[in-house]
Amino acid sequence: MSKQLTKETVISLLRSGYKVNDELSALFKTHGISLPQFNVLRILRGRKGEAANLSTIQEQMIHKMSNTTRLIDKLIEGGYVNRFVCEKNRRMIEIFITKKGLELLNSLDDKLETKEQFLMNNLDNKEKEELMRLLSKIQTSTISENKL
Amino acid sequence: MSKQLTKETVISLLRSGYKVNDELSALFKTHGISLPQFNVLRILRGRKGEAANLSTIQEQMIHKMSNTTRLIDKLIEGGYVNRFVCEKNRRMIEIFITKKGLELLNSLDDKLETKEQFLMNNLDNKEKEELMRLLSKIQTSTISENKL
DNA sequence: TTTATATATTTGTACATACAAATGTTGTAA
DNA sequence: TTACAACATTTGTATGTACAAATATATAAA
Repeated sequence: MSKQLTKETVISLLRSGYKVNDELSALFKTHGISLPQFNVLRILRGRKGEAANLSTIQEQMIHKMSNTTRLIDKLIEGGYVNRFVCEKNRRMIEIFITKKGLELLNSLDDKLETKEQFLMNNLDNKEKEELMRLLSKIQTSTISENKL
Repeated sequence: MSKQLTKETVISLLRSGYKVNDELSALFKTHGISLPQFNVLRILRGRKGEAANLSTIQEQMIHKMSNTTRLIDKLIEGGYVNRFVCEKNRRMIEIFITKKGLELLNSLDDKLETKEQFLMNNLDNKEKEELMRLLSKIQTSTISENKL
């Protein structure tokens, strides 16, 4: 039986996830944004000037959340993004990253990289690849709610 | 250079952590408690009748949080734990799990195990051990705040 | 065209969490 | 003994997040 091993692995996954989350959050916080906000900004930067709407952003987020509207509100308050009604389909909105938003990301890139390097400091490249392979097996585990 | 590999591994860790967190949270929610609350209950069960105080509990939590008092308040509301002032040192409190709390844990044990099995479904035992070994390398990565 | 249904986002509300200041208690030095 | 620092927990407050209901627009059917 490997019940205990399974339990321990699950807890390890939680611990590692929290650690990474907390470390990155602490970094972003020093710049006045949260990890999910950073995630959205980076999604927008990746679109290279093309508009993104809410649902598109939600799909691409690392951790999908149930109130992206308010997250975007905060980014607008900070002047990091703009929001317009989409004229082709007025139900949707078009979201763009601003110059200020891009500058924030630029100023974070190096610091983020440093954090990432420290977090992964004890793993060589082969181990990182192996870790990713194993984690991908977690991601693809399908759990139907009605199994409980 | 392995910057990209490092970045991708960090994101994988986040995704897996969130997935495990969300799956377990969904289970506990069906029983009216949160993951951190469950964590505290299990810590208390592990003490087998011995009292635990706040700071001890905090140290043992998978994800330390900055307001354990209110978390305990909720558990008291639900009747899952009791709280007394410690007579030896009246600054401290003594927290015990109740019969109802133990019953809740018992009713969750099987369901939790099922969730865990599903989450780890795609990994054999050797892979679980390897995953734990790699994750332990993340846990031990030390990041000094002033490095940023 | 009117009505109904589907889609995209926003808003109301309740709850969770972070953080710092406040409270109450103990230990210690004068 | 008094005053002060250290300690453990609680409380105030601001912010974050979840969830469902509401709003607004578009699409499709009658």
